[in-house]
Amino acid sequence: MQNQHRFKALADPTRRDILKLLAQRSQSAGDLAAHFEVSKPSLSHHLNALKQADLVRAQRQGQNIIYTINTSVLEDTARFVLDLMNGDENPQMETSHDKDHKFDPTL
Amino acid sequence: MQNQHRFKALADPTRRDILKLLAQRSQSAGDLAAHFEVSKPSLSHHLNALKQADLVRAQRQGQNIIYTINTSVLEDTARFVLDLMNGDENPQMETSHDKDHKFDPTL
DNA sequence: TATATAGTTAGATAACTATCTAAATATCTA
DNA sequence: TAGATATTTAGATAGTTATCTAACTATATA
Repeated sequence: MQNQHRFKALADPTRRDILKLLAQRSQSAGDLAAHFEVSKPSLSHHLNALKQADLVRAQRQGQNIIYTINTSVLEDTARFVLDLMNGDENPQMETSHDKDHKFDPTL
Repeated sequence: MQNQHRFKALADPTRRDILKLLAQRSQSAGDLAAHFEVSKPSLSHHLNALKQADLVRAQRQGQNIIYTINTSVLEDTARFVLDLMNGDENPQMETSHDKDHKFDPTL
């Protein structure tokens, strides 16, 4: 379930660019918006996708909402990709909670 | 452009399961199909997505088409995720070919 | 308290994706 | 070459996602 959100979040170029910016420094939605041509609601939608995937954390600071990258989830994601590659029987993140698809029980 | 395909390919649970199976051993579309409840055309569609992302390679062997996982692309993908995390200015895979979205030139 | 600023939520729409059945292509074997 | 098997392609449909404008909520400040 988490994988689902994480990879989907990463599967969008705008969201990857947001992560790049946040990796340089935590900043507000407005600061981020200045770098993109999409509307603020669209950006908010992207930030929400990243938040759902737990790839970023949000924290209000006065009028602003400051977004911060969550590196540990990115680490987990990279690890998961490597585990996939190594044919590990039970990659960490593909838990029994991930019931949103039908698959072979031996996986 | 490649990122686009790679993350989108990974953003589907069936496709991730296909990769897990192929990590254990290369096998035909039919062998893979036995593990899933979706129709063969659907599976073919998923295999094509993986192929486009260069995450798998296909090779006909008589009547069968044998699919093989491409571990180097998975390595690159994991590396890209880590580079994102480290705020590297120019992660390998986000090349100038990736023109499918509008973004800040400083990225 | 009224106004301005920052950001999100709602609702509509266009584009994309997963899925299916049916039909086509490729290969093998009798 | 005819029939069987493996897989893909075509075409239709349902569900999901990205985007926009308009409206709403929250905070700050005069």
